[in-house]
Formats: sequence, C-alpha cells, structure tokens
Amino acid sequence: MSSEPGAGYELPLRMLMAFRTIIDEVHAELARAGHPDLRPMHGFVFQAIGPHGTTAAELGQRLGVSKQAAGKTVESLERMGYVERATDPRDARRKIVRLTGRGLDSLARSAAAFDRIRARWAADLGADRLAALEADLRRLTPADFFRLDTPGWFGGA
Amino acid sequence: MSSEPGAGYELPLRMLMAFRTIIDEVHAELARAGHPDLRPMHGFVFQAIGPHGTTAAELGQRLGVSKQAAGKTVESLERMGYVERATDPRDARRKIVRLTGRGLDSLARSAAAFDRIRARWAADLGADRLAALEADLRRLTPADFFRLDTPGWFGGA
DNA sequence: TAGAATGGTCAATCAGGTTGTCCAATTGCC
DNA sequence: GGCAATTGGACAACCTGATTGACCATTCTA
Repeated sequence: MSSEPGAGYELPLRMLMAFRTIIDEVHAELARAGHPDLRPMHGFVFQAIGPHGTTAAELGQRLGVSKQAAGKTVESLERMGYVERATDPRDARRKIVRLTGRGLDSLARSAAAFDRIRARWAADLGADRLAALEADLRRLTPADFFRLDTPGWFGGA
Repeated sequence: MSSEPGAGYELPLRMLMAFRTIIDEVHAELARAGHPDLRPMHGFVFQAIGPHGTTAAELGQRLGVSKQAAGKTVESLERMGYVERATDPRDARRKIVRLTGRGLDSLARSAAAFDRIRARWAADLGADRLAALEADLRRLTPADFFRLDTPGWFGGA
C-alpha cells in the first residue's frame, strides 16, 4: 500500500516549497518595512549571532563556514547597518559582533510575519490539523532541528 | 489561540529540515551507489533536462539562470558523465543535452530512495497521518509547486 | 615563562553566477 | 528568393561568496 512509485518525489518538494513560500512572504514584508536588502540567509546569520553577540570565529562554526567567510559576512552586514563590532574588554583578540537596533528591528518584524503566516494557516487548515502537521514534522525531523549551517548546504561542495 | 508569539519560526524550519533530512539520505544512498559527486541541485537540473533532452538555453530558462550559467553546468555534468551533447539534425545551432545511462541510473536510484523514505514515514506516522500531511502541504503550497529555479534562490542576489 | 592555542586579517584562488559581445544558423516577412 | 530579425551557443571580463594558507597579536596552560 501507500506507494505508487514516484510518489516519493512530491513530499520533499512540497516541504521545500512550503518553506520557500513562507520565507518569500516574510522577506516581501521586510522589504516593505525598510529592509529590502535582507536575504533568506541573513535570518540564519542573525540567529547565529544571538542576543548577546558573538565573534566571527564562533559565528563561522555555527554557520558551518570558515572564520574568514564569516568575517566577510559580518563586514557586509556592518556596512548595511545590521551589526556592529566592539572590542571585548576581557580579551583583546576578540571582536564582539552584536545586532544593532536596525538588526533587532528586522528580527522583530520577521517574527511578527512568521506568526501572522502561521495564524493564517491555522485559520485555513484548522488549528487541529496545523497542530497535527507540526507534531508530525517534529517526529520526522532530528532533535537538533535548528541547524544553522543550512545556507551553503544546497549548492554544496 | 494557536499563537504563542515566536511559534511561527518553528514551522518553516521544520519544513526545511524535513526536506534536508530526505535529501541528505537520498544523496548518502547515491554516494554509496557510485554517485558520490552528485549534489542536491543536480536533481533539479536532471528534472529540468527531462526524458527527451533539452538545450542549454531552455535549461537556463527552466532553472531561472542565464544560458551561460546553464552551459557551464552542462559542461561540468558532461565531464562527470551524467549528460551528453548531440547536435540537432534539424537545427544546426541547437545542441541537445541528454541524460546518459549514468544519469538515468542516478535518477532511478534517487526515485527508489525517495519511495523508500516515504514508505518508512508512512510506517512511522501511519498511512492516514502521512496522507493528511501531504494533503495539507498541497493546500498550503502553490499549484506550480515544482519550481525548478530553487537552487540559487536561497543565497539570493 | 615558554610554547601551544585562539581570534582576526590579508592574500591568492576557485566556483558559479552575471552581463556584454560576437558568430552561425534559422525564421519570418516583403 | 532574399534580407532582416531572432535564436542558440560560445568567449571574455567581472562580481560574489566561499576556500586555504600565512601571519600577527593575544591569551591560555603546562
């Protein structure tokens, strides 16, 4: 039962399209709200920076890229005004990368957009079906689901 | 009800992780079966080439990249033995890009892997829950869900 | 305190994408 | 039929984001 051959293709593609649909809507909203240059991958970077800031080397580890690549990303986000760098008074080697007000604003706006989309889906599917969908996805995905090294994974070396 | 704030983040990430989990498993299987150099994006390229072959220009359109970029991709896949180029007897300008036996083999193996994963999920969730999940995803994603221009979308220009 | 490890930066390189240009072949229209 | 416009392919130059390697300053540790 359950498998006419070829059916397996659809499920992952629907997952990807659902993801993409949400992300595109969030970024359309962000663009309208004064953040037209943010890209999907920036959300991952902001999450990896976290509320207390971090260093380029640690950021690279979290994102699964070299510290040099992380440094370049930070530099470009700094130019766009989303992060700032400060020296660590306790360790003159480290430069702490922190989100600026603008960075925090973009995070708050995307959080709101995510919640809005989820509410619309709840209204569309019914709250019970959405809850079931989330429960099933939790069951099917690994516990450490919040992998931040996803950008770059797709093109993949 | 239905929305404690911040909950909206989880759903798209679970979708992405579910996609990634499937794709990683498929490509682990492909690597074992003699296709260690195939990347997630290659599956999209192969689908865009299709069973009857196509040209670099058309491929570029389907993938949402320039014909030059498509040409480079074809060149690299040709070097790896997955596609071959033949001249079109009816139009000396066109060079038809076709999957080789090796290319078709990789497609067949990934189709089998997709089906196997889906069957495992059906056994895990129950066939009814899986069917509901698929139905809900269909409802939430656009009709032209099979967008092939997804590679490259994430990094964004 | 000397040696190892860490964080940041500079430089060279690579891969994959872009645009612009050009040529050969085909199509369309008068 | 013939000529202009279009199309498909290829070449070149360039951009971006990633890589590795090297190097220096600082900090940790044995």
